[in-house]
Amino acid sequence: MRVLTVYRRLYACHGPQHWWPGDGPFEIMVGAVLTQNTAWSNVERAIANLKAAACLEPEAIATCDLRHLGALLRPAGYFNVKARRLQHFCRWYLEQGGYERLRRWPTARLRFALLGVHGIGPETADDILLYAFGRPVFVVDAYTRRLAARLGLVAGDLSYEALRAYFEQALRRETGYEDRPGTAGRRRLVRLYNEYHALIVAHSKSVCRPRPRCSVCCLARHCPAVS
DNA sequence: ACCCAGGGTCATA
DNA sequence: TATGACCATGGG
Repeated sequence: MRVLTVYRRLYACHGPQHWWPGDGPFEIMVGAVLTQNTAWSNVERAIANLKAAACLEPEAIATCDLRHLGALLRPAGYFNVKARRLQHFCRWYLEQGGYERLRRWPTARLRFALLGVHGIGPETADDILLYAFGRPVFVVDAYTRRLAARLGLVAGDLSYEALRAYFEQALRRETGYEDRPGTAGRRRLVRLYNEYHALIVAHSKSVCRPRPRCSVCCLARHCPAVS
């Protein structure tokens, strides 16, 4: 089955997802860290706490007392870990000159630098690249791996990088969009990767219904036909 | 009382 | 390099 076909079916079933849920690049980056292995509803509470404490800014987080920051992040779980990770990230972010500087970096350099920040792994880095910086990077998560494996597109033990390369190459080939800076093809790829990842998450969290149903409906997490 | 969630790091073999 | 432990809250 073509990867683009899967996308069309997911879109037909679930519609546009309007990701990333959040206001502005920095809030998106914060959300990307906070949502690590955590339900988004919990992240929303933590972000609300940060806003209410006037602490949803890089300077505030970078200089904040870790105990205080942890208290604000408590609803998101792993709050001690995430307080340290957020602070590491914000200090790095400010050292590099913030968004206006980082947005000038080529994608490969930006990705490599993000992966060097303590607490930023492949998925968090790619969330940031795609949703905060608008780069054509396909985000892989546990849902993506399970979906691709169950459809028989790839082996189940493929590495993160291999899976990302698979989706990016397949989608570039099947759409014919070219990935060159400043081109319409680049922007289309960004929109496609954005919506695709969001749809995989939405689909995986959805419950399989008799009607209406999409052609990949039996791959939802809670579908009785799968487990 | 379970299980899981839009991961990542670290210690161990 | 490949597992396992650990982090922790909130909803089903």
